[in-house]
Formats: sequence, C-alpha cells, structure tokens
Amino acid sequence: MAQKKSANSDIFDVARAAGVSISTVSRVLNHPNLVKPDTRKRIEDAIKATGYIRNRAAQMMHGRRSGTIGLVVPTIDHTIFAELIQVFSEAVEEQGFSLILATHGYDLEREYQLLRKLLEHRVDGVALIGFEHLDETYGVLESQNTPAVTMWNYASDTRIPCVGASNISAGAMAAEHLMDLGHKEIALIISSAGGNDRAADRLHGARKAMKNRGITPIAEVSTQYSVSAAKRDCLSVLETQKPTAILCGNDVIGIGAMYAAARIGLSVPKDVSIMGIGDFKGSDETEPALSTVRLPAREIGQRAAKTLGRLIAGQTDVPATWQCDVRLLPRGSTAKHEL
Amino acid sequence: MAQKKSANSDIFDVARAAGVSISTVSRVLNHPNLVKPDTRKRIEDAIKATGYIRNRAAQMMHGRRSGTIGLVVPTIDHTIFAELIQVFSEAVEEQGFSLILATHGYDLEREYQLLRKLLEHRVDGVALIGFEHLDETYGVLESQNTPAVTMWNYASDTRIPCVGASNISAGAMAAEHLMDLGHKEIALIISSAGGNDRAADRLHGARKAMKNRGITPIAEVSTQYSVSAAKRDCLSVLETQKPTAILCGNDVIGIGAMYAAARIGLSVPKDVSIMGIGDFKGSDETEPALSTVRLPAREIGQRAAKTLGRLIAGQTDVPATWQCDVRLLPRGSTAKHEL
DNA sequence: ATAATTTATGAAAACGTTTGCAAAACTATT
DNA sequence: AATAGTTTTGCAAACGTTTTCATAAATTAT
Repeated sequence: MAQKKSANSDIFDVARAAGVSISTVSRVLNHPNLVKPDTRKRIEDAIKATGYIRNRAAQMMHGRRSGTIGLVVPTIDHTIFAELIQVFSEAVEEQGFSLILATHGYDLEREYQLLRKLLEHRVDGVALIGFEHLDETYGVLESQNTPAVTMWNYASDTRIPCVGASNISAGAMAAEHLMDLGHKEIALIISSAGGNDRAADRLHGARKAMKNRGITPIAEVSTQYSVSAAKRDCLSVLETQKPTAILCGNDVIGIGAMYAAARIGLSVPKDVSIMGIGDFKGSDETEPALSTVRLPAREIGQRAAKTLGRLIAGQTDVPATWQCDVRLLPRGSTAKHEL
Repeated sequence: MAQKKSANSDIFDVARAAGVSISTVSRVLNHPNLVKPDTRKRIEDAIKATGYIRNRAAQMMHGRRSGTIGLVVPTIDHTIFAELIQVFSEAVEEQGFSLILATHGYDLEREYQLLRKLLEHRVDGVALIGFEHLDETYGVLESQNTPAVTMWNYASDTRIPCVGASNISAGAMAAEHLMDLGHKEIALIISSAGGNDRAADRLHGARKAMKNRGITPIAEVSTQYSVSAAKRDCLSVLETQKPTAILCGNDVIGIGAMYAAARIGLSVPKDVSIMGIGDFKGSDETEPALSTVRLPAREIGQRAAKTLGRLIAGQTDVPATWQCDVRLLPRGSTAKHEL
C-alpha cells in the first residue's frame, strides 16, 4: 500500500522502512549490482511500500542532467506544427527526455522570456522554429551554452544548428510548376503572421522563380492562416484579378482558395489552377486533391530530435545544418492552362 | 557581456562579482526591497554581467514548487487535441507555469510510465484526457497527492476532478437531429482507437437515443481517425447499406463521408445526410458546411487550467466536476429525409 | 556625543540526492 | 586459525538555493 503521509516520501523513509542507510537505497536505484540481492529485494519492497518516487531536482543538484528538452513554437494548432511537434515529442521521449513545450504566438519577445524560463529549469537542450529570433535569444543560448536546434527552415550559414527544408525552394518549386503548366496570370496569396520567416521565404522564392522567367504576379495578397479568411480573400482576388492560377503560401490557404472557386462557380483545375505548399494531413483527400510541395515535417522532427540528443551527449561530429528535401506533388488541383 | 566560463554561473559568481554575500544576492532576487538600493544596483549589474539564471532545481530543494504542470495526451496531431492543448498551454503559461507535454499514443501502460516520469520532475499538477486510465495511474496520483484534472469527458462521479463535455449527450444529440429530420436508415461510423472512451461514449449515446425512438442503426462500422480511411469505409457502407443518413463519430470522419458520397455521385444533403461530432476547425468551411455537435475545446482547456491552478494553490472550494455544454450546429450537410 | 532604533548584511542550516572513501562483513587461501 | 582479498554497507561532503538568526552599520532621538 502506498502510504498516505502528507509529504511525499523520500529516500530516508525508504531507508528506514528497509533498515538500511540511504546510500544503499540510492545504490539500488543507480547501481543495483553493487548491493546484495537480499538487501536489494528488501529495499525494492520498501520502495513500493512507501510509494517513493525519485526526485529529479535533487539529482540535478549532483550534476545529473534534468532530462528535459524545451520546445518553443509559435502555436500548436496549425496542422503542420501539430504534426511536427508530435513527431519531435515522440523522438525526444524515445531518448528518455521529457518535453517542455511553450507557445509564443509569433511574439519574439515572449519567445525570449519563455526560453529564459526553460533555462531556469535547466533544460538539457532547446528547439526553436525558424531563424527569426531576438538577438537576446541567440545570446542567452550561447552564454549558457545550451545545445539548441532550429527546425523547419534551412540555411547553410546559421547561428545555431538547423534541421529544415528550404522554404525558398518550396516557393520556387510551386511557382515553377504553375509556369511549367503554361500559367502567366498568377496570383500569390500568402499568410501574414509577423515573426514568420517561412511565409516570407516562400514568397521570396516564388517571386524570384517568376522573375527568372520574366513573369510578374498579377496580385500579391496576404491573408490569415485559416480556411475562412483565405476563402474570403481569394474570393475577391478571383473576382477582380481573374488569375489562371493561384499560388497559396500554404495548404490551408489552398483549401480556402478551392472553396472560393467553388463558390463563384469556377471549376478547379479547368478554370483556375490552385497550388498549395506544405502537404498537410488531408490535402490529398480534397476533391480534387490539392497539388502542393511537401515540407517533410516528420523527417525534420525526427532528425532534429536526433541532432539535439547528440549535441546534448557532447558528440562533436554532429552536422550543423541538415537539409531535408522538398518535393513537388502535382495532383488534381493544377492543370495545363488552356488558351 | 555574458561570461563564457565553461560551467554556468551560480549565485556565488554573482556574489563575488558584486562583492557581497550570496544571501544578499538571493534577497535581491526574492525580496528586493530588503536591500539597499545602492547594493541592489550593483548586484543587478553583476547578474547581467555574469549571465546568471536562477536554478529552479535548487529552489525546489527549499520547498519552492517546480512551476511545471504535466499534460499527458493520446496524440497531438488530431485537430481537436491540438486545439485543446494550445488553449491549455496558454492558460497554464499565463499562470506562470511551464508545461511538460507527453503523448502516449492510446497506450495506457505508457501513459502510466510517462506520468511517473512527470512525477519524478515533481510537476505541481497533472492533466489527463478522459477517464480511461490504469488503476495504477489513479493510484499514484492519489498516493503522491498531486493535484490532477481530467479534460474532455464529463461525468458526475469521478475519481479525479474533471472538466469536460458529455460525449454521451453529444452522440445522442447528433442522433436526435437526424431522427428529427425524419431519417430512419442511419449508419453509425465511429473511430476505433483503443483506450478511447470518447468514441465509445458517443456511440453509446447515439444508440440509446435511437433505441428510445425504436430505431436500429442499419450499420455500425468502425474506422480510423483519418479522412482517407473514413472515405474508404464510408464508400462501402454507402454502396451496400444505402443509408439515408450517416452519423459520424467525429468531424474528420464526417469529411471523409462527404468525399465518399461525392465520389459515388450522391449529393449531400439531398441523397444522404451527413452528421459529424466535434466542430473542428474548418468544419464550417466545407461545401456544404458540415452539420455537427460542438465540443467546446477552448472552454474546456481554459476551465481545466483554471481548476488545476486552484487545486495547486490549495484552494478548497474548487468544483470537482465541471460540465461544458455541447451544442447542436445544424449546417448544410443534413436535411429532411424525402420519401 | 551616546543610547536606542532601524536598516542592511552575512553565517549557517536545510532541502534530497549521489558518490568517494573507509569500515565492516564475508570468502577464499594458506 | 590467521591472513589476504572481496563484497557489502555506511558516513559525510557536495550540489545551488532560501531563509532564520545574529551582527554590523546607519539613522534617529536624547
């Protein structure tokens, strides 16, 4: 029976119950083979009887790592982050760490404050999203020399190790696809959250690819990350600008765009092609299925967790940057432009 | 400048840098008004100079709470959990706690192990999803007397405090709606993850409501939580059973059902009505918009965080159960059954 | 100027572990 | 039966804080 004492039982309670010293109890927990099987059994029983649970905080005082990893994200409830967090969380747990998660809502000052709190907890490592952070954020990670990774974006020269895909390539790839299909009247609809360098990169990539072929977007509209906002904003673009194709900054916007087209009686892809970026869960199930560029969330999350684990273990041969490939997924929502 | 010493600086480093004792440094941090403005300034400068960050583990040794709350969920990347976690996380951060998040993938033994790990970290409180947990899970929470809440499900007699909605009511409400519209040939499609009492409750509620009116489901099919699986399974139901209405265990299945209907040329809601449960993000944006029963994720998350905060603060007047209302949202995907 | 307050600081104990070292209890060897 | 070696155990220090209590310094009142 677990005891009902008001305070939680500690190693002394166990020692008392087993009639040994606390050293021996500690040894059962940490180096079981150093203690006589007989005594060990007695102590293990005492542990059960007292309901003793080790205190990480006290262990930490001895230089044991905290066994926690901090993850700071803009938000959880964007499909794509949810997927990434899920994978990262699993990978981190598998390595025996607990995950401390915090959300800053695209507020970089807040991100810094949350990071400081994580550091008070002496997290063994930290993962952040993207490269856009306060200088203080980078600074504190360096001065506390806490292992850190950045997920999602890729760049070859980074202040902290990164695992990600190039949003610039993704944007470019999406634009190329539309242009390859013969589209010239292309509208760009991107999401606008501040502190979000992903959207900016994709836009940038798309613009550049188009410029290379001498094509100018007939519209650049920013909208919110939500199907309804995207639907509303695409509606007006479709009505006023009559694009033959819409390049959407992410799949959620892409889905909004498809509904907008349906609403005003345009058929996708016959009357208008719609291109997403991301390959979110469900994007391949729409009718027609959404053409998009896959950002490999699973691979990124797993790789980042592995990298962080190695950094924490003090390994030195850890690649500082890791690029995961984006991939074009042409599906039903895009088609050749008919003259 | 933050110092680059190999080990992180501690309170002694600060004391040395400021030429005072560690007691005074500690006082600056905890009771600033007890120290001479002059000295305080000097110490604050030293803190900046050394890059000192308080060590929560050491504070804990003095009886300070850990400032963490544990949340164990089946998974993050189901829309509805993502929403719940997001809200809970915000509410918990607002109260000054950090959130330790763990996912068990519907494995209750794993849930128990994760919980134990959280308790090693001496989380101040714990939140779980639903009522289906190992006996050991309940036991350890009680024996460690750790404040805990259960989110999502509601019941009036619970072993630990709960904040949730009645999935039984939700199931019943969805069934009532279809029957009110004159449907008698109703198929039930629910998701089947083990360790998931939500789905079971909804099914149960729906069955009971139907039985009350003497109607028997013409089919009961279980599927996975994914648009594609649901689409596939609904396809066969639609073809073989010819229901006039499908009651789906959640909105994701509902969306799969709509695609399935579209695929075989059935018009929603004219040929078949489709009813979801949940009101996930985006459910009101489909074409036609999905009729559903709203499960108030935001309200639940906020309320649960508040309840847990109070429990941790030792307040005694905290309601042990809190029911959030489910609400019928009739939209375009359901209509009167035409004979 | 001295005594009586008040304010500011420091010394040391406590929190719950782990571990190096030393002592005690066995075992094996002569 | 005594010695050497091995295994098992306990003592005490260390980890980084906070806080109580005591003392020193500054202020105020005489």
